[in-house]
Amino acid sequence: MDIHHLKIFVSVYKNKSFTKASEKLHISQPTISEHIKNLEKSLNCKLFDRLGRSIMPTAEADVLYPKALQILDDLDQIQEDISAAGIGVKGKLIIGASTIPGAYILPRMAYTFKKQYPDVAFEILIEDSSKITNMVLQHDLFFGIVGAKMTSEKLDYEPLIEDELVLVATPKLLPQKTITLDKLRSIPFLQREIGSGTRQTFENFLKKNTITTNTFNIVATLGSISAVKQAVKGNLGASVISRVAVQEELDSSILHEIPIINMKMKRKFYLVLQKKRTLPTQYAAFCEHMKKKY
Amino acid sequence: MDIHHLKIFVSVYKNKSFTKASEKLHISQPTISEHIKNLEKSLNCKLFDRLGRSIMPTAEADVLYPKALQILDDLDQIQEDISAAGIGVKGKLIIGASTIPGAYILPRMAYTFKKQYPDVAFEILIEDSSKITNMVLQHDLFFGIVGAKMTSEKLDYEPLIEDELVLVATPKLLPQKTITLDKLRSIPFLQREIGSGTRQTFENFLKKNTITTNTFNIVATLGSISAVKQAVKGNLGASVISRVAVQEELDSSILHEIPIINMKMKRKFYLVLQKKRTLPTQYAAFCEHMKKKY
DNA sequence: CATAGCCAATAAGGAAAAATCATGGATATT
DNA sequence: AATATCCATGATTTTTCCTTATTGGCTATG
Repeated sequence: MDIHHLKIFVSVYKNKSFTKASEKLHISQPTISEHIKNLEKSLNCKLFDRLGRSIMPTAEADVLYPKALQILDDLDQIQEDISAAGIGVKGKLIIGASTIPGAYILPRMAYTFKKQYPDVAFEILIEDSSKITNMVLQHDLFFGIVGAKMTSEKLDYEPLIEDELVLVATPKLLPQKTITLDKLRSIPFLQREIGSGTRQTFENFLKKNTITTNTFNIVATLGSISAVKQAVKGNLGASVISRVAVQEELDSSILHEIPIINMKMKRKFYLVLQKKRTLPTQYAAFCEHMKKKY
Repeated sequence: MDIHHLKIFVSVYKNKSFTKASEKLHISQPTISEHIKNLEKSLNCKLFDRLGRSIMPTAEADVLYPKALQILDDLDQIQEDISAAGIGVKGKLIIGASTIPGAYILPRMAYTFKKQYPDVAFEILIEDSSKITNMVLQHDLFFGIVGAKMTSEKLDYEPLIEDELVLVATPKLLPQKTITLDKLRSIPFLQREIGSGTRQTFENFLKKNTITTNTFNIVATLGSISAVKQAVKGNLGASVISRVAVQEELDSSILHEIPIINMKMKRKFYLVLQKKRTLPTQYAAFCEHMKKKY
């Protein structure tokens, strides 16, 4: 049994005539005969009594008719639903991000995006860059926002945000306007745990100057950005933190930024997604939103 | 869009592979490719991201999948419903009949039939034979039970019941065991109105003996069988009535039958139906029931 | 990093199905 | 009766569907 058969049956039933049905459907009358015959065979019943000049639907046809109509309607509905599926920007957005973007960048972007498209719901998953990237590779995420690039032919990386690691401290602890890398080593210093992206980035910058944190005056190793911030505010020491993470404190002068002479620790956050993967509408829209904003 | 396309889509979606789907469906892989391509074109969207070695359904495919399953289920359901439609003997039976069969024969048959098939409901329509026959011709009825044949190529007549017009009276009015047609004319006689089947049949029999009711001793003309019966019981006169209509009175000896010498007024009632019309199950079953009983 | 293996896309040819045209039988209409 | 209408049938053409063979992209393995 086929859609075509049902369409023809419905038309014959409506028009009570093979010929009229054939005209409405723009096919020849023998075709109608053939199809009805096949439909009758496949359903193993007679659908119309051929009375010579006229036809009469049988009891089976009366049963079939409403059901056939229903199926045809459902099919049309599918076409519409599929077309409509792409139109509205709505639904859930599950986004992976590493610590900094997940805590300080994505929430702002999500907020402005949701103002424009209220029918979206965000779910932000914070993991380290490599986990996020693997989830994208395994199709567990449509995209992620990460600070480290992995080399993979499957992935597309698009630079999203410029970030910078900055040395911060209370004005009390470090009243000076600038500092040299050398002098910094004598200052009480707070660092993140091993494996933290921020720490890794910082150590990479130090390596370029053939220095390690081993020569620093480490007063504490802390497990989160906010722990470090609290400690810095509490005057325990200075630290190197993403500017976006301390923007508020810098603006309100609770902390201040002390440029390290001859050292710029810029880094980028990237949007990572699979090259060949088609993004659902809301994801594509959010991508555009992010690229436009930054 | 076609059922076949949906079946293929569902299989690809389930197996997450064109090749596996092709094996399950016993068709070649390029055919799958082709059909999915066509489905994508007709729905104007991408359904699967081809990622090289694997494929991923897109958001549109996720929308389509449950709907496609639903439609396929519905189609199977149709097949079953149609097959099942013919099985049970149930539903409404609208049957046309002329006066005598409608009042004295059909009710008994309907009663015994309903004992066998409790899920049927009868609707008995009493009209004169020509009206019933026309309704059958116009497909307003599947069949009727009539006393008069019309010549039409479209119709099938099947003899159902032998009936006989009999002269009845109270023993008080007509104590004799037999009577001649000649003597009958002096007896007070009750007749039906013009147009009644019984009267017409009786007059046809008289015509064969070149007699009309004009020469009878008519004491009243009455509009229904029961009116005539009441009048005969009230001793107003004798009358000629279908035996089935007075069987009770004959059995209980309230009235008795006086054979008219050299006159047998047998007549038949016929089942009338359209030659080419397919009967719904309950009608076909009732037909068989009637033929078996008589 | 190169090769073998897997998967889908493409091309070309053949088989099956569907549509058409022409025709014939049946049935109303006049 | 003659005509027009309607469905069925048969022969023919067109379209669709399916297969084999091949290509090209990706991946896992040595």
